[in-house]
Amino acid sequence: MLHVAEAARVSVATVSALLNGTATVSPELSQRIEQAIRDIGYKRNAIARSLKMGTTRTIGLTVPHITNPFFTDVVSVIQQAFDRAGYAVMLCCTDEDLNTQDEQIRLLLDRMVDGLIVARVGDGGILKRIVEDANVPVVLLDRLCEGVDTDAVVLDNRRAVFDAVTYLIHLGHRRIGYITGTSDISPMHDRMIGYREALQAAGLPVAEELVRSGNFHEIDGYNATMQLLSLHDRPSAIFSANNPMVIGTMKAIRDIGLSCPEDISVACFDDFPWSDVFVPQLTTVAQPVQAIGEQAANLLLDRLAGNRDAPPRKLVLKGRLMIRNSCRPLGAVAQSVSA
Amino acid sequence: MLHVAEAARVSVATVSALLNGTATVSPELSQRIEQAIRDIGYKRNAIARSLKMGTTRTIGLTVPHITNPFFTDVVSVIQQAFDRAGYAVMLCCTDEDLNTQDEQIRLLLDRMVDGLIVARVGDGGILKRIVEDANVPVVLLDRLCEGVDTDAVVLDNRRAVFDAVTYLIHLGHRRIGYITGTSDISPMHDRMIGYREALQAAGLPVAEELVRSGNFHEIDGYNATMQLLSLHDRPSAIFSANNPMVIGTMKAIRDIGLSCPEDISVACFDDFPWSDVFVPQLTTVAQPVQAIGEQAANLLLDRLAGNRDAPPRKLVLKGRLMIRNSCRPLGAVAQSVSA
DNA sequence: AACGCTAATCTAAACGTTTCGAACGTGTCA
DNA sequence: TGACACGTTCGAAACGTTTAGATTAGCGTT
Repeated sequence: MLHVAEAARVSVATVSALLNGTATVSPELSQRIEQAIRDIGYKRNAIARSLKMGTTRTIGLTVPHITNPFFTDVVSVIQQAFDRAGYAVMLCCTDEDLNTQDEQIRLLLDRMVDGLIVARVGDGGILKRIVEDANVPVVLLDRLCEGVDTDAVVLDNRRAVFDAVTYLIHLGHRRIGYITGTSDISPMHDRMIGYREALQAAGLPVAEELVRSGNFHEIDGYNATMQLLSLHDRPSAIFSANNPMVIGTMKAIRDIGLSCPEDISVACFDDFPWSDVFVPQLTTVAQPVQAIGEQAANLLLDRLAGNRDAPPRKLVLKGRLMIRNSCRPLGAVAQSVSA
Repeated sequence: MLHVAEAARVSVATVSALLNGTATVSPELSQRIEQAIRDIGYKRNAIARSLKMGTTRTIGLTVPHITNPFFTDVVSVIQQAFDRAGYAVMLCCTDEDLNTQDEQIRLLLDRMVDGLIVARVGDGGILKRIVEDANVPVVLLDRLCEGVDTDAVVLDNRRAVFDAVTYLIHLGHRRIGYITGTSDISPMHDRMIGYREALQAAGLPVAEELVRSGNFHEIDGYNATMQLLSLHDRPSAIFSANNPMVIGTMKAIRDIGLSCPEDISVACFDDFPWSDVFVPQLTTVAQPVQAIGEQAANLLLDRLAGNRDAPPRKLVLKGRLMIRNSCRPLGAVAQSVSA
């Protein structure tokens, strides 16, 4: 900017004024300055600007795993939304590890991000203090956090699973296996409640041996399913509360020599592009990823626009059961081997 | 830092020296300073640091679509690698649009990223100048760029498709449909060459009506497949050079009332977590995503570590044909309806 | 006792912006 | 004619660091 100012024979203040439109500058000087900018190929240094202004027009986004298709989609939507608003987004993957998350949040804060969108992991960790300090606005994504009172957008997980399990019950299933991730995060907790409530509402017992939990990975789903299928009175249906884990479920079913839906019905959380392409077409609970991403972005953008004092807003969106053909009716005569 | 210095009754220079270990500071002062840091809850401002140092420990990463599973995986690997090295990564999605890409690169450069990893789009656009200016190191990912001479890691696309198509030919297929993305990016171009060469090597004609191109999206794959399947002499196999488009291919096959692999064989580029879970298990060309991501990260980290003058390095990795059961042998008696 | 050496600390100038208030010229009004 | 307001431009301080070079203190030598 100094060079531009010299070349245009004006002060840096004038260049700045022109660039930001913060003061009127005469057509004459404007032209000289613009010419100089072109000649020199000047680009304003956003770092210096950030230092002075105290704002970076950058936000931080952390998710557990970007390869989880739910997060892939949501990240994509959020990225687009902030891109439109002229913000950059720094992406971090916490790998479901609290220490990693804390470190990454610190890293983001060091870099003075203007805001944070967090699909948190473990208990809140450092998050709690950050929200309390209220220096940078935080919106919680997908997962609420006890003791962290801030904007959030989540799914009505309890209801979504309640509906899905009720659907299985209506098909005639009585023993429904349930595979969950570690229950220390709110969605897993709420989904489990939905499962229990659906069984109870139908007057069915909640058999603890039908509930297995794992650590969100394919292999965990595989192991959990193996256990369920080797039960002496094995379930006729399995609901997987987590998308990556259902891959393991399907592989276990195949490896054990069974097939879906003939021998066992399967449904899971989170829709994905392939879910209706192959056989069986998987029945899933689809989250409104577009809406979730946009709402999260909007909540944060609103805070960034200056609306700091409004009380925390919590948005609860509804899932949608995508009924396909991985669950078959039970009880009547066995269905034909249609596949 | 000023407050810390005051509280510890030392100068800011000493605080800085301690924090960076750039000079020895006595145990006495060290302790006072550390105490003050704890008391105040001081965090070093990375922006100010960046301004002074001219480095942000942040890199920019642009990909066309993060929802394309290939890019999802690669982004994930790259993110992890830079995280380990203490770098933050700013992620941008260019949506296969050159203007968007140029804008985002400008945005990243404004923010003084230390380096750039780009899965480029269109012709190089602004990229060319940036590489020539050589202020910030650039590594090309997945896609080379004419006239942009810089580090790159790509797949041997020609060979990968050559192998895949040759496999189809060995199965007895003679009319093999080919669906490609727009051919202005190197992988699409090279893959097409691989297709043609495989046909030629087998003494088969290259029938132009069997080649369809689209814009990388599911719907384009759907339309292309519809066209191929309505040919009077329709292909017995289809190879899709792009992953998202093969979803459209499978849906088109289903919608038209055919089934895979009984009526038509399908193979495609890029493996994904679901490819061997359902029926049919899709035969794919798997890219070594882990290696691609790591190599790209390493190339850039090496430049960032100061190795600026080495000539551009171009890494070419090999794909791997994952043979499953979406392609059936032809010519002999029709296979049983096994699915 | 004076000197030089070393180690520890400090002063002050950058880095590239923004912005406040002052300065300047010009035209208007009493 | 002088005072004043207005529109433009500028000087300089500030943002929070790093760092070169100056300063100081301590200590062994001669």
